[in-house]
Amino acid sequence: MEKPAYHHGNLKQVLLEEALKFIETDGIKALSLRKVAKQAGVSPGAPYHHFKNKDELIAGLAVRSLEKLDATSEAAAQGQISPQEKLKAVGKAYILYAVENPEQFRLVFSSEQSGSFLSQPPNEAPLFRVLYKVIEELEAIGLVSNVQVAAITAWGLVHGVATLLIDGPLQPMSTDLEQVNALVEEVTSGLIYVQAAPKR
Amino acid sequence: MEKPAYHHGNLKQVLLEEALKFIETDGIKALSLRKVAKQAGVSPGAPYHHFKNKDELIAGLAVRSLEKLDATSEAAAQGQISPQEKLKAVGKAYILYAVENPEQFRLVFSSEQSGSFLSQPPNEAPLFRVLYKVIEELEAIGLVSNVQVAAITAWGLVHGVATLLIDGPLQPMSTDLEQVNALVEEVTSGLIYVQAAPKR
DNA sequence: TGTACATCAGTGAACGCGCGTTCACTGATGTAC
DNA sequence: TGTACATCAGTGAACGCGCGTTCACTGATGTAC
Repeated sequence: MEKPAYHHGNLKQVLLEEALKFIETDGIKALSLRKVAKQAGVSPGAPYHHFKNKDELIAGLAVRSLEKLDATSEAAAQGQISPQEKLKAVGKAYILYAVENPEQFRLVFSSEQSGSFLSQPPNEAPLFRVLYKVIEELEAIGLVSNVQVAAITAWGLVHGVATLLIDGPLQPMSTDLEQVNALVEEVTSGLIYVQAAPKR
Repeated sequence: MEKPAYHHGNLKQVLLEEALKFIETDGIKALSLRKVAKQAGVSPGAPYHHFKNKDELIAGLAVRSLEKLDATSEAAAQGQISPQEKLKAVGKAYILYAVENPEQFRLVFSSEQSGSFLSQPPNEAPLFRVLYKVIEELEAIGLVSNVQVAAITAWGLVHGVATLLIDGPLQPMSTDLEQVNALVEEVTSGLIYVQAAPKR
């Protein structure tokens, strides 16, 4: 760490981690490649051996965050048996992830990136995939008629509450985890009824 | 417009309008005071007679956008008679505003700003106020038990769908207004059932 | 096991750029008498 | 109505800054024989 090490061996990972730290501390606007390089103990040119440019590093970060959020939701669903419980668990996991990692959550949905990730069919697209499967289970037991609409509605509710908590008027509440939990509990309890509705 | 006009008379408004145009074209990241000044036909120093700095101009823009969104929602509610119809109308107006003015919508909820605007009580806070009143009407006729939770749920759903449409995986759909309208129709139809749920 | 050499992943100086903001100035407008 | 003067709202040159990115370079690593 003292002398210039011409082969760091692990630099790409370190750069991604340091970049994430910056974003989480000061927001994405404050991110600069130079600062990241410096923090990693490396010269300003070094990152260019691992990323084409700044945007590519950010994109890498967004992908990682998306995967984490997706995995968290998936795990939450698998921890439950009935589809009703699964739905609730996914909703809770999603909102809590957002509250606990607001900058990562924003990153995932920052408009440069996100348009791409539902170009895939609904049972393959990250995030949507998890929810979609649960809603299909609800359909199978007659609690949902229109899977597409129900999935979008459920996702919308959960996503909206998450967003209001981190970027909106509910922000002040988001520092009080107990209060957040209570709210999330209430909202996700209602989730199942949203699905029951459009039986026309 | 040819000679230097030492008293423009209307510069503040013009600056705000030009700034908004830039944001709507290229996003907020591309906004610079110098470009705005140039577009307004004025020297780089001129804006400083009207705004303390760049952030203050942006804040001004956010306030204006918030007021427009608020007024739009309010008007939508007043166009209807039954609280059920009001709720649906507000939801539609909200989502459509977001789809039609995505950058303004983002501006309102950009995290620098928005924490502030629910420091006020719920029947005074912009946006929330409109929704809150409608939900109270629903409570009065027995369709809602917990006003607070119902209001947050309803807002969450509508806000989430709006966000998914402009920044998320539903983005591709947002260019097709007909499709958007169909979705909004479906989702806001479900809205009323969300409220009926938490009667415990 | 040793040597020649290609490739990889660093260095650090340098580039140009656009930005926010300041400042001394100036001309137009409004006000007091 | 005219004059003196304060204030207002522009100008445009200049400041320093941090940034993304490039480039010639260098030392370490991996590979072929």
